[in-house]
Amino acid sequence: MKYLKTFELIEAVVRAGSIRKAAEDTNLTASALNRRIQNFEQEFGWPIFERLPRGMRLNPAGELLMHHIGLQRKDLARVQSQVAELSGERRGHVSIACSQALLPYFLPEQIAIYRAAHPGVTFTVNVRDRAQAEQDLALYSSDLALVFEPVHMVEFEVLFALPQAVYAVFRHDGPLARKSTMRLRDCLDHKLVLPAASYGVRHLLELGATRSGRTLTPAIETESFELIRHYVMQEDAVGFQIPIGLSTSKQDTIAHRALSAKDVPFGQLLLGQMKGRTLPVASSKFGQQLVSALSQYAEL
Amino acid sequence: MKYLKTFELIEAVVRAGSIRKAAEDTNLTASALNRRIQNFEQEFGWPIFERLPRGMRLNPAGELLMHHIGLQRKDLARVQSQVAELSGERRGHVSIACSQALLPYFLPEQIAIYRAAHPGVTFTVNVRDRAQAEQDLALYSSDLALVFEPVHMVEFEVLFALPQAVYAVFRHDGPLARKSTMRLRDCLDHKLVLPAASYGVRHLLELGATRSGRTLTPAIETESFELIRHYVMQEDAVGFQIPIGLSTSKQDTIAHRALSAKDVPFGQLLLGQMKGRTLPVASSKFGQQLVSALSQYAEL
DNA sequence: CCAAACCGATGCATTTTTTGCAGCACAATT
DNA sequence: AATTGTGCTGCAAAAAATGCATCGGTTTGG
Repeated sequence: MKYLKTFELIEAVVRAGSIRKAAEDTNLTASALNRRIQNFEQEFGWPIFERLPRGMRLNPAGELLMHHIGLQRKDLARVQSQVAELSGERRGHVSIACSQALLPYFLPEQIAIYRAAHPGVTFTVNVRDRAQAEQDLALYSSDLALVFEPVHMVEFEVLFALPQAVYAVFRHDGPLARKSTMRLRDCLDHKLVLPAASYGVRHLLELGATRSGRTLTPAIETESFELIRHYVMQEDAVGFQIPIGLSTSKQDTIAHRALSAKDVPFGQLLLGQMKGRTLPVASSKFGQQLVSALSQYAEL
Repeated sequence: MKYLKTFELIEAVVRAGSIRKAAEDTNLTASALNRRIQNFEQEFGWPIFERLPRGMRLNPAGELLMHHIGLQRKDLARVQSQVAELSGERRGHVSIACSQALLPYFLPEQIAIYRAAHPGVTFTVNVRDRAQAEQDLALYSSDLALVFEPVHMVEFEVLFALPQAVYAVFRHDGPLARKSTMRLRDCLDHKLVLPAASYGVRHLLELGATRSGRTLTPAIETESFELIRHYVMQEDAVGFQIPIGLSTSKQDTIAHRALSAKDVPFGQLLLGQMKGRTLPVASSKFGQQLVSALSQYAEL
């Protein structure tokens, strides 16, 4: 709630005891924070802090104001809770068709976040390749689809698009791990573990290979992304995946690095729904949450 | 209260029934208002309006929100009232030394505004010329001084400075009224009604006259600005005054126009207090109100 | 059945506001 | 006496709000 930001800053100053310390906590500069406090006092009509040689302390007017802020926040939360109840956000069912890449990390986390706030909502997660996912939407057997590089795109309304490079996946102690930049040709010298032809990652790789006049001869071809990720630990092989399906932990024994955009073009991870359809409340709200999470992801 | 602005806009839309109509009421464009509503709904998490072909209507979530807004405003008013009570803004006494020019319009209005909010506060208005006013501050017999072109300025802490041109004052049906621009030499052809030498306006006029090699020979010299304003109706004479002491009503039989800055320099109307002194609460608050009123005046 | 009127929404250039940076004066501590 | 920490402020850069022109859609009036 942006209009409550000033109140949060005031509380931060109260907690920290000085503007400069509060500025660090709130990721602002002391001058910006100082001016917000001053502007607020100006609007409010009275200083709410005592300026001491060692920092700031609430004066009696400030104490009264803090109490008001508490009440206000509490009442706002009550209103939002009532609205959520009223609108059905907290009941109902979400069905989503998604690519395998979302299964290990992204989707479980997002579902957990939603269900923590709304325990009454149930989920169906359908694992589909890019063609099947769109069919699911058309048949109304899924409300949302989160897929990499869909094919048809008719009747598919894009809610959010996240560009994703193709990443090479390999042993953290293998020869590839020592290279600083990752070119496609470096990978082709190794055993290849590739997804089947129906998957977007494979399609992008084929594009890249053709462009440089090479052909892809996989040692293993599979429909399971999980197999790809884990097989590379067995022999000195290289697999491929998009980053949203990869662990960000540095401790992992599986390493990964983006392929140069010069070799393999970026693909798009698309969140979408059936064009023109009004989704059930729970699905719509979960969709909004995904948009928010994905756009945060995009900024990294 | 700026952070409540969005709520006011929402209420305007509720009242007007459509964004375009509300935009006119609130001096905004429809697009800006539309976006504020949309942004708020985004933050709030839910639409609060139904979009109808003929405009906007609150939905149930919006009704709940409006109720919350009402409560919040009421509680804020309560807090501000408590603070005002606590700090003594509503009791006590204000003493102010001021130039005659403030007597007819500006000061009566400002005092009335303050007393409407705080009936318990009493006022002493001391009419002083610019030298006497500063002496009043030094002797602590006035808390504030509002004077034109003070002389000494030591121990005088300026709270606000408002530049004021010297205006010529004359019959609305006299010969001067027909001139489009007002030069000092035009006035000198007429009978002059001048303030005594101790006043700032007279000082600025003498400066201007000397600069153009003329001398001022008043038909009437007086300490009363009221006499000056009214005498010009008796014969075809011209008086001088600063605009804050003149009626803005077009109906008046007394006309006035600014002297060209090329002839007579601008003077400064200064609001000030004794340097370093902490004023009684009521005087300090009234001073803030004057600063606000004067700066509004300055924008015209 | 079409044209006009009115609605909310949106892309883009502009204006206004907010923020960060560097530095000030002042007080307390070392 | 030197150092540290405080709030505050001028100025330039970054971010947000606003205005303008315009779109697509629905109702109203002829």
